[in-house]
Amino acid sequence: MTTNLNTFTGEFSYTVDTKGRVNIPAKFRKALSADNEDTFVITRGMDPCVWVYPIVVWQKIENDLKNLSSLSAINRTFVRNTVRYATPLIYDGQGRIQLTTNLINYAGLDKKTLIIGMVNKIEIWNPDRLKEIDKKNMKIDSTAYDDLAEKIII
Amino acid sequence: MTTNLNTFTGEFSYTVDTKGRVNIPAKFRKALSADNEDTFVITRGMDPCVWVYPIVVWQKIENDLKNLSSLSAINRTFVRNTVRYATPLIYDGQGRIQLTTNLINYAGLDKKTLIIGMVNKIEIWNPDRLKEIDKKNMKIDSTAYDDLAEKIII
DNA sequence: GATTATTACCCACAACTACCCACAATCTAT
DNA sequence: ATAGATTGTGGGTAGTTGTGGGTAATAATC
Repeated sequence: MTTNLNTFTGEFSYTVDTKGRVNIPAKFRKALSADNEDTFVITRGMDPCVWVYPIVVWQKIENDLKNLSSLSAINRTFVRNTVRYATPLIYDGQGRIQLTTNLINYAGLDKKTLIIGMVNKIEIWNPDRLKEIDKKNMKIDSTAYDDLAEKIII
Repeated sequence: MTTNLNTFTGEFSYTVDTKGRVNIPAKFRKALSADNEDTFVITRGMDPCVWVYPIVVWQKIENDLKNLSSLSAINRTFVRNTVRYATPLIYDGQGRIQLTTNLINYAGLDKKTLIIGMVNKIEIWNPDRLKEIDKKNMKIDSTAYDDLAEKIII
């Protein structure tokens, strides 16, 4: 085994077809551990993109949510917002997942998409949006970025 | 054993063929420790060249990235930009790796390339670009260069 | 209940990739 | 110096992958 299971890297250009389907890159499908049974969970990203988790990774998040007390209003809000856009999906025979219209609108997807491995999850972007966000964040916080680079890049 | 494992030094001229493949110098392949299972990770360098890591070295970077919280926007940007151009590759029966078009364009590779050992990673350069960059950097920072030399060269 | 819209599964095909073999140039060892 | 192995470079082919569309089953709407 060469690549780590449930670890995703690299960037791929794909298209959302008229039915709202996108291909999951073959490399990412191969990186899925068997216990996922070909299933991902798609949900809103913290940036305006779609986040795609292997279901076993998502289940860990769900578990943590279960342990939050429902007595606190902010806990309830957090659980609600985390879960409400999440949908588990099995990819079809051609390796595609069917996106929900809700998430397509949220991420502003339209034909051309960028699919990016984010180590333990996957992001689906409208390429134009990504460019904007990227520029904006770098402008705000470029020294923090450099600090991270210094710490992590070998 | 003469060479240190996962330690690369020296410079070699190779060609990128029409399919985008380059040879990894035999010396570098022999320097790969067995736990890499003949696998490198290629990604964008901080200079306009391709960086090639032994996969076990790269996995250390991935691990650090996993531990960054996704709550901070700059963390997400950093993870994305670090990982999006990274691809793990096993070299083929002739000792070559298949470069991605993205990285070929980024490094401006075209036929003749210079492959340079950088101790814990490998760089693949367009020879002309390297010459430019080198000249530019030396002009800017030649005293800093001398300071380093004084500290490190025995 | 009839009609329409949506989803799930199937097939088709062009483009690309991985794997194989070939060969010339270089190195190694006797 | 010569034979044999290794190394760098090129190309062919079979299989995979991304993309589109068709049809039947299911759900939604009136």
